[in-house]
Amino acid sequence: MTPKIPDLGRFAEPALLILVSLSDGPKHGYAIMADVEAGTGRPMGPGTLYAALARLEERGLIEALAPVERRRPYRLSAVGASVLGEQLHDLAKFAQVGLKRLGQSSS
Amino acid sequence: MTPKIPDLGRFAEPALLILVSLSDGPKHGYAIMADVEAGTGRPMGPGTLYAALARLEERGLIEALAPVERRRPYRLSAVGASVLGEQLHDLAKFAQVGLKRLGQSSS
DNA sequence: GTTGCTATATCGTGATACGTAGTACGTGCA
DNA sequence: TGCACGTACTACGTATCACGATATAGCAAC
Repeated sequence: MTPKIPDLGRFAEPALLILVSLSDGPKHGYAIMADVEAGTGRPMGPGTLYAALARLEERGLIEALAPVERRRPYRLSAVGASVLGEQLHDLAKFAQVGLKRLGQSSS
Repeated sequence: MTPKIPDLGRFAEPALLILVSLSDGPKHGYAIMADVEAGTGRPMGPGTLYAALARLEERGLIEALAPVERRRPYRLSAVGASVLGEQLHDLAKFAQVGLKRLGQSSS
């Protein structure tokens, strides 16, 4: 029905998707890929994923755990959890403002 | 107070900010800049703004209106409004899932 | 022994966010 | 009248980053 909806260019914001995935508990990269794809419908390729993981670790938002077999699990750091909370809170507020302006309440 | 919170790299998603700003009614570029800065606290520079406007128009999400003096106003297109609605809806749902996982309900 | 799934690494390209600088018009004001 | 300031847009350069594609490698099952 919807006549060829263009999407907003590159919209995925991998960092947020990863942090939310990890807020569920520690995961390794491949599990995050699967989790994100299950949650959003769209797959996140390894290039996107591992690059984002490296940045997040470098910035202290996630922490690497001891490797198990071939798996390199990560968990949210305390800082990461607080940053994520703030971001999600702002995001929710933003979305509500927008929906209100559009005349659509949050269904 | 907050001990040097690192932010999520480049996080602004100018396209969404612009669309929400326009959902209020037609605006020209400079007014959008002011509106976004007022709404988010962070200024969006002209480079970011006008490039994003051009892309949004090219993709049919916004429409240029007749220039008034030096001002080049834009308004949301019908497609733009529907895309924006979907995006915001998804965004709100995503934020709620994340907050629930963090144990913070949507305050 | 080869097919298929798990798991991670790496490279390259294009898109784009963002800062900076520049142009120009108008207004107030000393 | 000269200049400082706010409005409004343009143009350019750089660096970041999303994303696809490819590669590697172990492990199972058949």
